[in-house]
Amino acid sequence: MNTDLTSMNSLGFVKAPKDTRVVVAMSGGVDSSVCAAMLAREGYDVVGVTLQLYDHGEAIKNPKACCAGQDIYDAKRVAEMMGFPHYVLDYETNFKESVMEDFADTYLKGATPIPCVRCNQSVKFRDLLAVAKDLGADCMATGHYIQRIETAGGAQLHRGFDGGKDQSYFLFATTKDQLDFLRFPLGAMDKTQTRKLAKELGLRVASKPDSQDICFVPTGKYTDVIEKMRPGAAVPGNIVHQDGRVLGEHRGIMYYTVGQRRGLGLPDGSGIDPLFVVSIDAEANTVVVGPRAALLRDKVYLTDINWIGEGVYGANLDGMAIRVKTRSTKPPLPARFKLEGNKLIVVLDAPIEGISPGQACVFYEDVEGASRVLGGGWIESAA
RNA sequence: GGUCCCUUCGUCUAUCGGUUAGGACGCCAGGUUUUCAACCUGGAAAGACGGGUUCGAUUCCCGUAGGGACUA
Repeated sequence: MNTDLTSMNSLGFVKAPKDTRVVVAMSGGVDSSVCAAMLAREGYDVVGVTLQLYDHGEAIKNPKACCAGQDIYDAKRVAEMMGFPHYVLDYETNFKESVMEDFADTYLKGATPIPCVRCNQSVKFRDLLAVAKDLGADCMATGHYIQRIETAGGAQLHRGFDGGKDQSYFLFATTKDQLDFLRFPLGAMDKTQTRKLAKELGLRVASKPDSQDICFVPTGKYTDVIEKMRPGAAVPGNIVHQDGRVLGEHRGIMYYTVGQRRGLGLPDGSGIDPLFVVSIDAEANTVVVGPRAALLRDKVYLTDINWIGEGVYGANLDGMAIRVKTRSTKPPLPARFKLEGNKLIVVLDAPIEGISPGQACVFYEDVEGASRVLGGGWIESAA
């Protein structure tokens, strides 16, 4: 790579866009479509790739899903219109093994998975990225709202400019090598700009709804998918109050997540206060509930911590101030790293509710706005 | 056996002659969200039964049923 910034193109290469091949991961949604179209308009050698991830039968009618049926067609249209090649890769088996199996197993362990992160980590940033390299691409672009900032010390990952659409939470597991090869052209835009641009470019997907919900769940109930993958896995058990009282029966621990309020179906009188899932004991097949206050935790135990970009980390993490997100939709909160034995844990300045095993704890730099993503880990437990 | 008290949405209850019978928990729907949750908004949902009194009864009186307290 060259350090002559003045001659770099918008993707950071010192050559003309037409000589820069970029593979764009296209889901069929507005974001990735705009991403591909704008790069094509800039003159890049764009290659669109759409992954077919799961059942493409009529079962998928959800307009908010992605990566199947109509979406593949939508992506292809964008490619045709903008005049760049587009390929559809059958990744169903791959997706099932890398994402869906983990999804089911995690729930059966009493934790709450994040399939989107698993998908990014494996299918998109490992496998598709390898394909992009095979295609001779200089980089791979996605429509994520996240910013990659090149510095003297290497690439850094920063939250999306549009705080409301920021997707950094789902990308905490991105490795350094992956980040080197990735580009996020929408990271500096906000959603309204994207939609406006989609209109300008004449894309039919301009007003397509944002994707949400789990893409491979056609019925709206993720438990249907798990029950299909793991027949007989939904074993009813007791709902126990943390004070020991057995309050009722649950439908199988896969139906619950720590911090959950609805769906317990416990009319049980006396309480004016709602009950929440405080913990899930897979061994005992028990869901433990308690009042809201029982959800407060400030110590987060993690596994598989991933660091992004060059680290100041290493020796002096103990006591280092950071900000963390334990849910994608919550703002980063002040916390500190702490060494407990030789295990690195996160201690929040103030306890919060509903830290759930299986979810991610993402680290951000401790500055106003908490822009830079330092990394993150999977939540193992909270105390 | 006697005396006294209680009975309202699925649940816990508010309203002590005139109310769209209110709230909470639960449930449902919508919003939000590339996870699951949380959260926000809205919705359905009740006066044990039968007689009275009254212009009017959930509210007062009587009886029936069910529950509770005390008492030979």
